[in-house]
Amino acid sequence: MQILGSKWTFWVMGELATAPRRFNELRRGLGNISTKSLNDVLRFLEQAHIIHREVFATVPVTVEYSMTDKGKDFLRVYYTMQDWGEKWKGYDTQENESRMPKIDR
Amino acid sequence: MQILGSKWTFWVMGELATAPRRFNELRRGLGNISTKSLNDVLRFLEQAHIIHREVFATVPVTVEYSMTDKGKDFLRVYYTMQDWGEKWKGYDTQENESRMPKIDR
DNA sequence: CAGTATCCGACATGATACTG
DNA sequence: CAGTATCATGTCGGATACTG
Repeated sequence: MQILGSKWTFWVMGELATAPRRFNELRRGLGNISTKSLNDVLRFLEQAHIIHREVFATVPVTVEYSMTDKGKDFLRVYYTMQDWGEKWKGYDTQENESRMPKIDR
Repeated sequence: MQILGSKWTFWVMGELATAPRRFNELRRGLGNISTKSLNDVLRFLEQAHIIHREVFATVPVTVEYSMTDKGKDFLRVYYTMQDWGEKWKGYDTQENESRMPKIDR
């Protein structure tokens, strides 16, 4: 719950699911996350050993984030959530609303 | 993400996973959730058609919360998360810490 | 490029009191 | 029993500016 408690973690995982990414790559991939928020998420995931941070001594310096084994295994959760979302997408519509059990309030 | 965004949703789902429960049953089962928070969660899950609310005209009135089909299917997510948690429990310990990849900061 | 440092406001959660 | 209504507070996240 701590992991999914923050707003961006899920999508960061999504970004890293397929390939390692660098800081600004992640930022671009995520739309409009602030550097602060991205940093917070990355630090958290790193300290939880879900992602791995590797620094390359280029100029300017390059940093790559990738999944650890624990992180890769977490993708089970990610994909299950994604699948559930797809499956029930569009279910809560006006038409379906009428077929829903009436709730007596 | 909205579903798991709130602090208690996950455990409310856990309570309802096995059987329907009444308001105060949930409260007791969850430890120390405030009536407000519990209410908020229940309203949200209901409006998302994940749980069903049923009122029984007893005295005093009784209200039962139960999983909808959508909610039951969400338990896939719940159990996957739970399984992941179990699997990696105790991994981030002092002993393992030393076997972790060194992170150059 | 990959961050750090502040500041600030919105919102989530908790505590408390009250009701049909 | 099953809530509703308020009020207080902490924190999360965004905006902005700056750095090696």
